[in-house]
Amino acid sequence: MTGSVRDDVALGALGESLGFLLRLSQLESFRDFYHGLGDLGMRPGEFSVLMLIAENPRIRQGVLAKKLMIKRAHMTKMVQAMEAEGLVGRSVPEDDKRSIELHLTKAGHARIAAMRTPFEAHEARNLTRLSDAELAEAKRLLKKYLGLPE
Amino acid sequence: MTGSVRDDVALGALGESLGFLLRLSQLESFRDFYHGLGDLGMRPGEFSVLMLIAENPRIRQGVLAKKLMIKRAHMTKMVQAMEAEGLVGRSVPEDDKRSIELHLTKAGHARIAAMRTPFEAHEARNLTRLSDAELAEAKRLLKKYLGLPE
DNA sequence: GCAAGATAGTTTCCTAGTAGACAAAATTGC
DNA sequence: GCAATTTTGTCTACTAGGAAACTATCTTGC
Repeated sequence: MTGSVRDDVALGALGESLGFLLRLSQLESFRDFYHGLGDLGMRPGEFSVLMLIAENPRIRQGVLAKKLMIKRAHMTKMVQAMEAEGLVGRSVPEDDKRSIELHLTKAGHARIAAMRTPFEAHEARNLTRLSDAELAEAKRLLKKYLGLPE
Repeated sequence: MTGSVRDDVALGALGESLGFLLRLSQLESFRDFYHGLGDLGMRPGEFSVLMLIAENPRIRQGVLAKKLMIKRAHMTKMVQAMEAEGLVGRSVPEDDKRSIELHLTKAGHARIAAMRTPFEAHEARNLTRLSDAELAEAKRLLKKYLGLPE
């Protein structure tokens, strides 16, 4: 994708490996995320945590971790950090004393709002690599791969 | 994808984010890799290093790192470990005393051979989630996204 | 009702991977 | 030809994320 050095390297069977292609694509996508939103001091994983809490007020920490494929231990650390930063509030639900429910604070909502435009720009930049139809199809296929509803 | 807990969580805008879907898919794919090949004591990244060296004998370490989107520092560590393990040999090319060329040892080739069947099984398991045509299309789209030749 | 089993979050330790700095060697620009 | 700049691999310090162990709480099976 840049320069001729890369084009001289034969991928062999790896070039036909979905896992490999997914890995490279993910790295590429995250690189673009950091490029466009890195100044806002938030990593992709943290952003997805905030977004999901916003979309699902009072979601339980473990449920969130599972949905985002983040390990519980790490989710604890992330949430604690975001609580300390004032973005997230935590509470213990009455019906399950083991759990933690999460909600966004005003600052959390403001953070998300601040990231909206750069995030959309990040997403739009996908169209420099794929057409509108191809992008839609890629998303559809990935959702199917993941077993997510359309 | 398992249980009803996950289905109750709304993804919102994230569900339409290519980067997010790529991330989850990559995690999923790697999980399957570890499930099928974890016993062989090799991680996806290491496997891809060995494969690419096999496919490109005498490839330079930095070229390899760039192709696999692995940072130079980490590539050094990985290659040193594999050299210590007897899988990879290193040499300094005559025309560039700064560089390191890599080649597979007999043991390296044997390692790859031992991983062939489980790797192919790992790839084949993609067909439990996508059809033949969908899998081919997904790969095509990812390659296009990455700017790789077909 | 109660013990056994499972779950939820936490803490600590560990690892995979990165950033930054550096020296040696190659390349570039004049 | 030569100084300035860039490249290549290495090492060290750091970080993002996971594994394992643990406690408190809930659920299940009898």
